[in-house]
Amino acid sequence: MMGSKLFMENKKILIVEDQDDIAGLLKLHFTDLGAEVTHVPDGHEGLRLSSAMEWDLLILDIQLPGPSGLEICRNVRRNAGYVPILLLTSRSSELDRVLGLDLGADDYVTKPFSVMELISRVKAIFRRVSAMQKSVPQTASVIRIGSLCIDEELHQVTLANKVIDLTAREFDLLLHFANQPGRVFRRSELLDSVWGYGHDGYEHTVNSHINRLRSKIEEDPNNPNIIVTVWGVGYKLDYKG
Amino acid sequence: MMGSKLFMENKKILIVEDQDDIAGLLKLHFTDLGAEVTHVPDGHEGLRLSSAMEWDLLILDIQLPGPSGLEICRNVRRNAGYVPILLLTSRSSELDRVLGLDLGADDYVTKPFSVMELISRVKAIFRRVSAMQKSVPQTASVIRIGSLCIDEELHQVTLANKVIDLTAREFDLLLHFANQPGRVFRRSELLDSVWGYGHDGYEHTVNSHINRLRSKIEEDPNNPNIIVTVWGVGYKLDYKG
DNA sequence: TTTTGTTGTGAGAGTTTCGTGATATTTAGC
DNA sequence: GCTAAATATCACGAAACTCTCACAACAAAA
Repeated sequence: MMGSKLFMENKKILIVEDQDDIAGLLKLHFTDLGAEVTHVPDGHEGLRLSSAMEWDLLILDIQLPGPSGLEICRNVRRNAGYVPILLLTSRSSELDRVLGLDLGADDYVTKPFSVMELISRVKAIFRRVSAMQKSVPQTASVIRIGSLCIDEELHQVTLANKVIDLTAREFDLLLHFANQPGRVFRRSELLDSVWGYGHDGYEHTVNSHINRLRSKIEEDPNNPNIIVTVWGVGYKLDYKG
Repeated sequence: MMGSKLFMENKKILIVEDQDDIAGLLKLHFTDLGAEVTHVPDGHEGLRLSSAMEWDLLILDIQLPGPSGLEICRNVRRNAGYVPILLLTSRSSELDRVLGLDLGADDYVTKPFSVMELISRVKAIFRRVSAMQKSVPQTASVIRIGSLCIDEELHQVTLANKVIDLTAREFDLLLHFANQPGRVFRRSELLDSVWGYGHDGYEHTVNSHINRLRSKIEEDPNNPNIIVTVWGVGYKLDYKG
């Protein structure tokens, strides 16, 4: 349990939500946790404010009068630096659309939600952000390499906007490559990093997984374009786009 | 331009190793790269010296007379600040490996190793350390000599911005030259350093590889401009730019 | 329980690289 | 020039490495 509410202290949060009851509820709770909350009820104001100031978190309803939450999200991602974004959706059918569009929101919550749940999601986002800022390697929640798109939280990979179904290992493996694109990893390194350094197993196990991974993500698995073999060394993710 | 042996300049290295031939080999090479090397052949001395002075790197054999390399490692990690530690072992025992990494060693090399490989590992450790200390900026693992560009992490060589496709041996060979540009290596040295000190084979094997390497990187392989023959001695990398 | 899916390993085919011998060419010293 | 030694070149079989596929062990879901 995170005993303190320090994680929310002085965070600047923008809520764009047209239903006043929901907005009020959120404002109440986040203010209570020490945040500075601003609320606007429509897309025009949301769009303007989201880029007019620096925010620690945006909470955007998708259905809004004026520009939708999705448009605000897209705009922010295109023009601003990284800002955590949490989307609110009414139906789960909407959620599907959001996932398909892959706008790079940090999380999604479907109404109706419990405030507890929403707060824990926000907490998770802040945790990730601060971890991200402290650690060295590039770690956005969504990694894009060419038409390949890896969402770490959603544990989902899309290629040319089509969702690719990967197993846990395959996902971890791909993610590991994507975290340092271009860098060559020898099989032993992969066993250490992806399987865990205490793991004992054969190096050629890696081959099999690479093989399976390729059959799912490569256009022509016989001429890999994404995960490339470096003879006598290992594999790397090729990132020419 | 980064005279690439700078990374080792004035580093204080302690080698604790009971096999004199190996210790000698390491001392020779690291001294050559500009480091100050101290060698002790047993665990007692190693334990004493490791905490008596400040070191930039400890190279510890696991099997030693007296306290083992693992014990020294444990002791250093418990009592001293952070010091990079690299372990050597004869067996490829998984147990030692895991133990070593658990104790906080930075890397691990199994005998017999090629000096090339070991130096690469050390370089990687130093790179990690300096990246850690400077927080964000990732130091590149790139050696540039004229229009030749060798990226160790990507395992990629470019010449005049064109990617050159080298085999693993060719890459190691070129890298070895590039680590000490201008210095002449006799064939026996190259066999020791690139192929591994335990390797037995014909010296003229080196010729073949040089030949193949030249055909890939030289503009006119008949008049080599990069890897130059030193008659009666060996080869060197010429770096006039 | 059965069913389904994932994962590690085995074995053989396929591919690339390596080391070597044979031979040609160059160099240094005469 | 001539010779002997050193180096360059090249082709080939062996060795090393990678790919592919199938299967059994195992775990998760129905």
